[in-house]
Amino acid sequence: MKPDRFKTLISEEGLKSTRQRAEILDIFLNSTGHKSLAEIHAWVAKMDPKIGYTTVYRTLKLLTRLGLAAERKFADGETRYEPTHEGTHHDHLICLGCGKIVEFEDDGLESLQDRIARGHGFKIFHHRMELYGYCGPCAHKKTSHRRKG
Amino acid sequence: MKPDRFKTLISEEGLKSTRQRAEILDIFLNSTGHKSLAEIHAWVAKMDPKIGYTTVYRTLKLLTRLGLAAERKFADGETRYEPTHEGTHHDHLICLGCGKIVEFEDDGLESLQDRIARGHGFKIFHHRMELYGYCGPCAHKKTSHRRKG
DNA sequence: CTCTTTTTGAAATTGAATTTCAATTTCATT
DNA sequence: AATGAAATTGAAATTCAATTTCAAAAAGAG
Ligand SMILES: [Mn+2]
Ligand SMILES: [Mn+2]
Ligand SMILES: [Zn+2]
Ligand SMILES: [Zn+2]
Repeated sequence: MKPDRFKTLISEEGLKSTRQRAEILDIFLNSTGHKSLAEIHAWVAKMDPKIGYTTVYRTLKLLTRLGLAAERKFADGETRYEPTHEGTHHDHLICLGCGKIVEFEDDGLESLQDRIARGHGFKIFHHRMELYGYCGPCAHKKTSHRRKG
Repeated sequence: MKPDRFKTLISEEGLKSTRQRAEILDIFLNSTGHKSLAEIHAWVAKMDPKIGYTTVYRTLKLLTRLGLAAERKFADGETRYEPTHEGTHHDHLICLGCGKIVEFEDDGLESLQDRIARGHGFKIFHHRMELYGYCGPCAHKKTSHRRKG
């Protein structure tokens, strides 16, 4: 995201454009993955050690409100954030062995969810769907260990 | 569950059969819904005010390990427990208006999840799937309020 | 009953999430 | 550029569920 677009967005919200917000936004939007606040703060602090954890916390909340970040709570309980990509949506496959997270999109799944919800008279706004298991390599390791003993 | 069956189960685990465990089990298994520890403790304390929160906590963890309880973490963050029913599985529809939780089972959904996971080389052990939206009555209330202003 | 082990429950601890508040910064206005 | 109200920052404090600690009580094997 261009600095100007960010300033506009911030200003439209009646907020002020600060160095901290710009830095956090820049680092966060250019990152990938699902990071905890501690991880994001560590990254940000590398660039600018003066930026406090609290500011990172508040800025990520802000970005979530603006639709630029998505807050995720997987089974480990710690809140994680990932940058969003306009109008897209995905769910997650999570490896219980190595922690790898694979993203997937499945229109059939989405429409099936809608159908189920409608069947119960619900109108759905969002959902949470995570599949926990073992990725190829981890499943393989588990199997070979079992054979040996 | 019969008291004898419980004693057997407990004994097989090398654990001791206590009044507290029996009471908590009895109350919990005869309840329905998705209760927080505080709620379960409140119920248990009505029968026997001497039973401590910690014991309820530990007993619910135990029941979860034995497969008699399921631990759920919905969006509000607080851990909830529900009694399980042998070999069944269900997911949840949650109303953002009134908090109502509706359970559903959908074989098509389950097999679709497996198919998606296989497609990414994963072997799934469990999943989490919650649909958040508005139930019939709540959706209706929202609409009529909007019309009025 | 006796002894050893487990369990209990109150209190303490943990750790992430959130709030507080004084100092600092932004920015609209002069 | 200076002013000043309002927003922001960041360290510290607080919150609150989850978990651990530990001394006293209870279970149950022998
Ligand atoms: Mn993702
Ligand atoms: Mn349920
Ligand atoms: Zn793996
Ligand atoms: Zn409702």
